Amino acid sequence: LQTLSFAMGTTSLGRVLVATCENGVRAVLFGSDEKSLLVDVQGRNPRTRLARGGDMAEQALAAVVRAIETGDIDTGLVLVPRGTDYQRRVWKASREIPVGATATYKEIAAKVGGTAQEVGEACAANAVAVLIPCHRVVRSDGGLAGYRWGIHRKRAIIEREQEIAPPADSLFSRLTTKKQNAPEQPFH
DNA sequence: CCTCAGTAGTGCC
DNA sequence: GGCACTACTGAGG
Repeated sequence: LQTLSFAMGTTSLGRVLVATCENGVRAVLFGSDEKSLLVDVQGRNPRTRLARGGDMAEQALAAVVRAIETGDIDTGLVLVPRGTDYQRRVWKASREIPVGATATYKEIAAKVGGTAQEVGEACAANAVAVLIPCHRVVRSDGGLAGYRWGIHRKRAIIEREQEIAPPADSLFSRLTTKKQNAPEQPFH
Protein backbone atom coordinates (compact mmCIF):
# COMPACT_ATOMS: atom_id res chain seq x y z
CA LEU A 1 0.00 0.00 0.00
CA GLN A 2 1.66 3.13 -1.22
CA THR A 3 1.56 6.42 0.65
CA LEU A 4 1.18 9.80 -0.96
CA SER A 5 1.98 12.98 0.91
CA PHE A 6 -0.03 16.05 0.16
CA ALA A 7 -0.30 19.72 1.03
CA MET A 8 -2.97 22.25 0.21
CA GLY A 9 -2.79 25.99 -0.32
CA THR A 10 -4.63 28.94 -1.81
CA THR A 11 -3.83 30.71 -5.04
CA SER A 12 -5.44 33.38 -7.20
CA LEU A 13 -7.00 30.51 -9.15
CA GLY A 14 -8.50 28.82 -6.11
CA ARG A 15 -7.49 26.10 -3.70
CA VAL A 16 -4.73 23.79 -4.89
CA LEU A 17 -3.54 20.38 -3.73
CA VAL A 18 -0.07 19.04 -4.40
CA ALA A 19 0.59 15.32 -3.89
CA THR A 20 4.05 13.82 -3.82
CA CYS A 21 5.52 10.34 -3.63
CA GLU A 22 9.15 9.69 -2.81
CA ASN A 23 10.10 10.14 -6.45
CA GLY A 24 8.46 13.46 -7.11
CA VAL A 25 5.20 15.28 -7.79
CA ARG A 26 2.31 12.99 -8.60
CA ALA A 27 -0.58 15.47 -8.75
CA VAL A 28 -1.42 19.15 -8.81
CA LEU A 29 -5.16 19.65 -8.55
CA PHE A 30 -7.44 22.68 -8.35
CA GLY A 31 -10.64 22.63 -6.33
CA SER A 32 -13.18 24.72 -4.51
CA ASP A 33 -12.37 23.48 -1.03
CA GLU A 34 -10.26 20.97 0.84
CA LYS A 35 -12.90 18.28 0.93
CA SER A 36 -13.46 18.21 -2.81
CA LEU A 37 -9.70 18.22 -3.36
CA LEU A 38 -9.34 15.21 -1.09
CA VAL A 39 -12.15 13.41 -2.88
CA ASP A 40 -10.47 14.17 -6.18
CA VAL A 41 -7.00 12.98 -5.23
CA GLN A 42 -8.30 9.89 -3.45
CA GLY A 43 -10.49 9.02 -6.42
CA ARG A 44 -7.48 9.22 -8.70
CA ASN A 45 -5.44 7.01 -6.33
CA PRO A 46 -7.92 4.48 -4.93
CA ARG A 47 -5.41 2.10 -3.38
CA THR A 48 -3.19 4.74 -1.89
CA ARG A 49 -2.92 6.04 1.63
CA LEU A 50 -2.89 9.82 1.85
CA ALA A 51 -0.81 11.55 4.49
CA ARG A 52 -1.05 15.25 5.07
CA GLY A 53 2.09 17.34 5.35
CA GLY A 54 5.77 16.54 5.19
CA ASP A 55 8.70 18.57 3.95
CA MET A 56 8.55 17.29 0.39
CA ALA A 57 4.88 18.05 -0.09
CA GLU A 58 5.13 21.45 1.57
CA GLN A 59 8.15 22.48 -0.47
CA ALA A 60 6.50 21.27 -3.66
CA LEU A 61 3.36 23.22 -2.76
CA ALA A 62 5.36 26.40 -2.29
CA ALA A 63 7.01 25.93 -5.67
CA VAL A 64 3.66 25.22 -7.35
CA VAL A 65 2.02 28.30 -5.85
CA ARG A 66 4.99 30.37 -7.02
CA ALA A 67 4.68 28.88 -10.51
CA ILE A 68 0.98 29.62 -10.66
CA GLU A 69 1.37 33.21 -9.56
CA THR A 70 4.39 34.05 -11.70
CA GLY A 71 3.62 32.02 -14.82
CA ASP A 72 7.09 30.48 -14.66
CA ILE A 73 6.48 26.73 -14.48
CA ASP A 74 10.17 25.82 -14.60
CA THR A 75 10.30 24.82 -10.95
CA GLY A 76 12.92 22.11 -11.09
CA LEU A 77 10.49 19.73 -9.41
CA VAL A 78 10.57 16.13 -10.62
CA LEU A 79 7.20 15.17 -12.10
CA VAL A 80 6.05 11.56 -11.94
CA PRO A 81 2.56 11.50 -13.46
CA ARG A 82 0.79 8.16 -13.92
CA GLY A 83 -0.66 7.45 -17.33
CA THR A 84 -0.61 5.33 -20.44
CA ASP A 85 2.25 5.54 -22.91
CA TYR A 86 0.09 7.61 -25.23
CA GLN A 87 -0.88 10.01 -22.48
CA ARG A 88 2.77 10.43 -21.51
CA ARG A 89 3.65 11.28 -25.10
CA VAL A 90 0.96 13.95 -25.21
CA TRP A 91 2.07 15.41 -21.86
CA LYS A 92 5.69 15.41 -22.95
CA ALA A 93 4.77 17.18 -26.17
CA SER A 94 2.91 19.83 -24.19
CA ARG A 95 6.07 20.50 -22.20
CA GLU A 96 7.86 21.31 -25.45
CA ILE A 97 5.52 24.24 -26.09
CA PRO A 98 7.43 27.38 -25.06
CA VAL A 99 6.05 29.62 -22.33
CA GLY A 100 3.74 32.22 -23.78
CA ALA A 101 3.02 30.08 -26.84
CA THR A 102 0.28 27.62 -27.68
CA ALA A 103 -0.07 24.58 -29.91
CA THR A 104 -3.23 23.07 -31.36
CA TYR A 105 -4.67 19.64 -30.65
CA LYS A 106 -4.10 18.84 -34.29
CA GLU A 107 -0.43 19.78 -34.11
CA ILE A 108 0.12 17.61 -31.06
CA ALA A 109 -1.73 14.76 -32.76
CA ALA A 110 0.54 15.07 -35.78
CA LYS A 111 3.56 14.78 -33.51
CA VAL A 112 2.55 11.95 -31.16
CA GLY A 113 -0.10 10.14 -33.23
CA GLY A 114 -3.80 9.73 -32.75
CA THR A 115 -6.55 12.21 -33.43
CA ALA A 116 -7.11 15.67 -32.06
CA GLN A 117 -9.88 14.33 -29.87
CA GLU A 118 -7.61 11.72 -28.36
CA VAL A 119 -5.07 14.44 -27.62
CA GLY A 120 -7.83 16.34 -25.84
CA GLU A 121 -8.71 13.30 -23.78
CA ALA A 122 -5.09 12.76 -22.83
CA CYS A 123 -4.83 16.40 -21.78
CA ALA A 124 -7.97 16.01 -19.70
CA ALA A 125 -6.37 13.05 -17.95
CA ASN A 126 -3.37 15.14 -16.87
CA ALA A 127 -3.26 15.18 -13.07
CA VAL A 128 -0.36 17.61 -12.81
CA ALA A 129 -2.02 20.94 -13.53
CA VAL A 130 0.06 23.88 -14.73
CA LEU A 131 3.45 22.13 -14.37
CA ILE A 132 2.50 19.85 -17.24
CA PRO A 133 1.22 22.66 -19.48
CA CYS A 134 -1.71 21.05 -21.23
CA HIS A 135 -3.33 24.48 -20.89
CA ARG A 136 -1.14 25.55 -23.81
CA VAL A 137 -3.04 23.22 -26.16
CA VAL A 138 -5.89 25.01 -27.92
CA ARG A 139 -8.28 24.60 -30.82
CA SER A 140 -7.20 25.11 -34.40
CA ASP A 141 -9.59 28.05 -34.71
CA GLY A 142 -7.91 29.87 -31.82
CA GLY A 143 -10.55 29.04 -29.23
CA LEU A 144 -9.38 27.57 -25.97
CA ALA A 145 -11.56 24.41 -26.04
CA GLY A 146 -11.95 23.01 -22.53
CA TYR A 147 -9.99 22.64 -19.33
CA ARG A 148 -10.37 20.03 -16.64
CA TRP A 149 -10.39 22.70 -13.93
CA GLY A 150 -12.46 25.33 -15.73
CA ILE A 151 -11.89 27.37 -18.84
CA HIS A 152 -11.39 30.55 -16.80
CA ARG A 153 -8.30 29.01 -15.23
CA LYS A 154 -6.92 27.99 -18.62
CA ARG A 155 -7.35 31.51 -19.92
CA ALA A 156 -5.81 33.05 -16.79
CA ILE A 157 -2.77 30.77 -16.91
CA ILE A 158 -2.17 31.43 -20.59
CA GLU A 159 -2.46 35.18 -20.11
CA ARG A 160 -0.05 35.10 -17.17
CA GLU A 161 2.47 33.15 -19.20
CA GLN A 162 2.17 35.60 -22.06
CA GLU A 163 2.93 38.44 -19.68
CA ILE A 164 6.30 37.00 -18.71
CA ALA A 165 7.20 35.65 -22.16
CA PRO A 166 8.88 37.83 -24.76
CA PRO A 167 6.37 38.98 -27.39
CA ALA A 168 6.48 36.24 -29.98
CA ASP A 169 3.90 36.48 -32.73
CA SER A 170 0.30 37.29 -33.43
CA LEU A 171 -0.86 34.61 -31.05
CA PHE A 172 -1.61 37.07 -28.30
CA SER A 173 -4.02 39.15 -30.33
CA ARG A 174 -5.53 36.00 -31.77
CA LEU A 175 -6.33 34.54 -28.39
CA THR A 176 -7.57 37.72 -26.79
CA THR A 177 -9.63 39.19 -29.59
CA LYS A 178 -11.45 36.10 -30.78
CA LYS A 179 -14.64 35.21 -29.04
CA GLN A 180 -14.12 32.22 -26.81
CA ASN A 181 -16.54 29.37 -27.17
CA ALA A 182 -17.11 28.53 -23.53
CA PRO A 183 -19.17 30.61 -21.11
CA GLU A 184 -17.65 32.19 -18.05
CA GLN A 185 -18.02 30.19 -14.89
CA PRO A 186 -17.61 31.35 -11.33
CA PHE A 187 -14.59 29.96 -9.52
CA HIS A 188 -16.47 28.31 -6.65
C1' DC B 1 -23.89 32.29 -36.24
C1' DC B 2 -25.44 27.23 -37.05
C1' DT B 3 -25.34 22.06 -38.12
C1' DC B 4 -23.11 17.83 -39.61
C1' DA B 5 -19.96 14.07 -40.61
C1' DG B 6 -15.75 11.89 -39.43
C1' DT B 7 -13.08 10.45 -35.67
C1' DA B 8 -12.33 6.71 -31.71
C1' DG B 9 -12.65 5.36 -26.76
C1' DT B 10 -16.01 4.76 -23.02
C1' DG B 11 -20.27 3.94 -20.80
C1' DC B 12 -25.25 2.90 -20.52
C1' DC B 13 -29.25 0.79 -21.88
C1' DG C 1 -26.22 -3.13 -31.46
C1' DG C 2 -27.70 1.78 -30.82
C1' DC C 3 -27.00 6.17 -28.58
C1' DA C 4 -24.73 9.75 -26.00
C1' DC C 5 -20.73 12.12 -24.71
C1' DT C 6 -16.16 13.90 -25.09
C1' DA C 7 -10.63 19.53 -23.67
C1' DC C 8 -11.56 18.37 -32.15
C1' DT C 9 -11.69 19.61 -37.04
C1' DG C 10 -13.25 21.15 -41.51
C1' DA C 11 -16.91 21.87 -44.67
C1' DG C 12 -21.18 23.88 -45.72
C1' DG C 13 -25.23 26.93 -45.15
